[in-house]
Amino acid sequence: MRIGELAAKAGVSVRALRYYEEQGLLVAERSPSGQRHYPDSGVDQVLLIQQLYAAGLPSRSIRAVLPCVETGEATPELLEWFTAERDRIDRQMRDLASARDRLDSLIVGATAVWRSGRPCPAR
Amino acid sequence: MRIGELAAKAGVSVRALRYYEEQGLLVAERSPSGQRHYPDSGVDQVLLIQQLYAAGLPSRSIRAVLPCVETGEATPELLEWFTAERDRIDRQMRDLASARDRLDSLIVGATAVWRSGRPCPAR
DNA sequence: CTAAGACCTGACGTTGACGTCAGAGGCAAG
DNA sequence: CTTGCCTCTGACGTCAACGTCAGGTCTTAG
Repeated sequence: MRIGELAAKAGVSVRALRYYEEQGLLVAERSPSGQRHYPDSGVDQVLLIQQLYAAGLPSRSIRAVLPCVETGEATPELLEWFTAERDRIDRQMRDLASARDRLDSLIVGATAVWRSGRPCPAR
Repeated sequence: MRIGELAAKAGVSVRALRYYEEQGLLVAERSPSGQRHYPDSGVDQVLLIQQLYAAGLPSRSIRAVLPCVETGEATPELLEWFTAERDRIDRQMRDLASARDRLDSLIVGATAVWRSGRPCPAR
């Protein structure tokens, strides 16, 4: 399939796909005229890339992770790197959880105040 | 206390504090010569700001949240906003969790391969 | 008094993941 | 064969949270 179709199926922009290729995250066959062609598996690959981006991994880390996801292998240095990234994600999840709890208690508290008969909460 | 001391106590840069003020997140008294002076409670305020930034909230959202954290009140529109932000954080936590699990299984798998007698994993 | 820091404003630089635009070429339908 | 959409490369724009630098002021220890 061509780049537009892949973009639509994976829910990303055409620009993003070209950027992924530029970053070495996604390879594409080229037609004689230079147009990119992707296999069906490209959709899952892009979804994986998106998932890793969503986790806050920079392109360089994703570039390191991707081949290992395919082969299931890694060098000890890479393992150390991945472990560090995983720990970073763990910390970020804790940060998110505490911020979420703070927002949550704010919401619950304000809703309680609001339902207790106050005309309309202060601005 | 002055800005350098607050920066040290809160673990952020002086530049960051001036930026927070610029964004309306942090107020400071001014000495006649124009220097900023903060109360002791400034430390906790900065830590809270940092926590919200760490959760991915942009300055505008933080600016909306901060007064409500103090008063415990909020308008219905703000509540809707906060709920949306909380849901976004929830989604982000799920994204992080799935990416972490993927990294984790990669780590576990690669470590198993590595310990099963392979000379040194492929690069 | 003076020198060393700390502080001020204002402004430009940085980074990452794209958005957007320009100008040119490719491809299937009619 | 042309029309209209898709694609190409290359390059500049964006946005947020600061970093960094310049040039000047303030404060405080000696």
